[in-house]
Amino acid sequence: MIAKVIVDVPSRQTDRPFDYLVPFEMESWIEIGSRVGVPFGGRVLQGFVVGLAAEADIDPKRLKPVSELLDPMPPLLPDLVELAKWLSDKYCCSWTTALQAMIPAALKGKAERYVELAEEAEEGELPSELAEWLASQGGTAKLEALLERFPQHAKGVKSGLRTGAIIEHASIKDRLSIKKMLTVFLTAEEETIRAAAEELPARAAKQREVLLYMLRHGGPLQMQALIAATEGSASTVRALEGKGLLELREVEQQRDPYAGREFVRTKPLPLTAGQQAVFERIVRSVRAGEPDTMLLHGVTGSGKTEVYLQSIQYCLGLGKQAIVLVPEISLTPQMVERFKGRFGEAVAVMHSRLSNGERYDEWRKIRSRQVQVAIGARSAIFAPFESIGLIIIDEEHESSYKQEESPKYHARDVAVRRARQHGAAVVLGSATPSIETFAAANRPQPSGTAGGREPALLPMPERVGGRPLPPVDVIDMREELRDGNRSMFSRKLHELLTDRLEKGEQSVLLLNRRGYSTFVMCRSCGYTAQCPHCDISLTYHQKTRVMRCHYCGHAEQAPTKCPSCESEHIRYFGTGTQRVEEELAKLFPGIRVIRMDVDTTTEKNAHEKLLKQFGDRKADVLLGTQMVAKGLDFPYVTLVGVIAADTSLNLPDFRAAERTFQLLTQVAGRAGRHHLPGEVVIQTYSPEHYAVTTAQHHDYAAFIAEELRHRGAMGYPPYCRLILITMSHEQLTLLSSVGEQFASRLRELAEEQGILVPLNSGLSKAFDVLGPVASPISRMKDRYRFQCVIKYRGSIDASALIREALAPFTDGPPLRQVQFSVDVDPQVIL
DNA sequence: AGCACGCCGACT
DNA sequence: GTCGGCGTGCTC
Repeated sequence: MIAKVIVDVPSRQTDRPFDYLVPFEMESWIEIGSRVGVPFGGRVLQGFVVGLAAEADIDPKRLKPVSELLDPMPPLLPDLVELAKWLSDKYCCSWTTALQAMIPAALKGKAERYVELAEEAEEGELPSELAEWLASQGGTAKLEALLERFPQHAKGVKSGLRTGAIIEHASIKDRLSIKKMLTVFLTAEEETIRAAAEELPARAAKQREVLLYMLRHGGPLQMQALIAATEGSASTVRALEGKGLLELREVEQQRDPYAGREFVRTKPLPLTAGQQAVFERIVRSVRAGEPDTMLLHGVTGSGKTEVYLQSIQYCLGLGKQAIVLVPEISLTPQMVERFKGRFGEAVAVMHSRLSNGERYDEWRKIRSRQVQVAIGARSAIFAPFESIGLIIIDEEHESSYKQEESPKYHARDVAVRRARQHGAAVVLGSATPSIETFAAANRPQPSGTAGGREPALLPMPERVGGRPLPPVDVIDMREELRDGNRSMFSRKLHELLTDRLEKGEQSVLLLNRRGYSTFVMCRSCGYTAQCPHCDISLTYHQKTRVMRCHYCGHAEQAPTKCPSCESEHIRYFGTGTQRVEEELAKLFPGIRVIRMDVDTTTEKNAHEKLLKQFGDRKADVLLGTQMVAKGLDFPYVTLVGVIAADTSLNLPDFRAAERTFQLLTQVAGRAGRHHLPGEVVIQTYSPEHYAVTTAQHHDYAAFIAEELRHRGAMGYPPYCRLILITMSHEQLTLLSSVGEQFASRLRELAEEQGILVPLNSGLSKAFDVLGPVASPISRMKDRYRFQCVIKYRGSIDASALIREALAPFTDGPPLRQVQFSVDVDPQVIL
């Protein structure tokens, strides 16, 4: 039997299956999706089996055998192997990069190389100290350790390996630890133990207590727990072990990040008429078992989550599994609680705050069929379920569904593709759907195709309980300034905050973080501290007084006088939220503020703790960045204030207006969700901007109409699709010439296919190459950066075209090679 | 990606 | 004469 293996070398030249002989004893274990160790170019590498065949494609004499099978159960299923191929094609990455993205980091194995002195090695063939050391290590040692100990003998070792005086063994080792716990077992039947307990001498009261406790408990118990419960000590237990009454063993544990947490079990709530209609539509689709995509457009507070929960319940009833994607930022304890509360032990939760080990354990629960529901951020779309019935993507418009590293996939698009494999339903939920999704849902369905490929639109325009959306006040901050108010709080917001403080109600304040970055500037000459390796300002960290570069990590002490003009008028701008917090304290003495931003949420579970405090009404104000806008649901929040709506509006990005509208609408939805009515204040310098006015009136349709006009006029999605290609090199001149060559080759290829047509031509197919031009961040890590933007429309396999155009540039000499990075459907192009 | 092999400059 | 620089090519 032959295994086709993708080896873990992410380069164009090795991005194809290699054939290996499957040793007889592995034949019944190896499957498509198995992880193996294989010899490749003189070393052992990790690889994935992507195919099995009776015969090899090459001369059988050249075949090498698979050297080891790494897991008892293949970590990937055939559908995921196929999905990985699709990912690599669509997003222009290597197959192995796509495969690696699907498994927990703990399974990214690396070869460990061991060396051993050959028996037939002749005296003096190796330096004697080397041979002696090896012998002292028991004849075998890690190659790494050997070279570290004797760097001067590197060459001798190499020649020893060649002549056979030293033999090498290599094996893939995972970066994982399966946690083990010392566990106590009873060695005999209850009566025997009870009798033994009675016979213990009177002085051994503690030992008797331990035995009786074990009997009462009725099963194996962790050492720690036993000691804690009986207030005994390890020696008590050890003594009983010595008497043969107890046995101690290391037992594999699955770390449960939610261990010890009680989740109140909930029952399905009665649905409103609107919820019911949507629920029935989803259920119909799940039952049909045909791929189907739906856009659930529900205003904030319309009860989308309850619809998700009941749809999942139905899906589980059919014996199928469900995946729920949630943006990282709103994978809040509240959300987890609702799922754990409804489905209990059937849920695996995967978010970035888990350790590698914890994530691996959650993943194993899925793989071993212990759970039927996976809830998690982006990468949970790869949950290794075997029969998926329903995939839910909550807050569908969130940009965190796009991965910024290779493979630069969008979880929404992967979900649709995976649903096709499983005959599953996809529900995209949002109060503010992305313009692409909304446009697709409103496109006329092609006739003849049952249901069509475009998402069906399911509206939920009413809030649960008929509660109105909160009134939104837009405050023109220019007017405030004209009237002499130089504070960052308008008079209105000040007044309402005072009112809430008096009533003991709570407020949420949002600071649009972008544009409020923390930097160092000289007020005399305008100097700002720049990174010496990147074309970007350094950010200032108040705690350590260090300036750091976000992109390359370069750090330096903040200067006390201007390095350029020697003036002492150098100013440090702290984080926006810190400044707001200070001003709040000044204006409202005694106010209790919880600040939530990157600084206060780095600690594990900090997020959770802060929200719990706020939920327990230990604070009057929750102040934060983006992360306070999403998914929070606190009954006493009756005021939401946006400090400055426009910081994200003025960014030179084609999605700036959409982002702003979404943020304003989402945060406004945090107010008045329960019995107390809410109120929203938006402060802005551009009150007439359509993103602000439409958000003010909760008018999604009006926003979309206006935004579509702009997108059409400027030639942006949804009227075309984009691909961003970034090129980088140390030498500017080389980069610029290679950039031009690449762009012309791409144009030539498009020309050959007859699709090199500008967007505004009105033809159904168009393909336009813009650039190359300098990237917005024109230098990073000492490399200059250029970019091309591809705009295209119609049924064009643009990825294939780009891969073909790229080939001559990535196959060249490794040195002085320009690096290319392809981003299909980029979120930001600036 | 790495690790071979192979062809030209500064040393014993 | 050799050691070692790194360009080129291949890995089942």
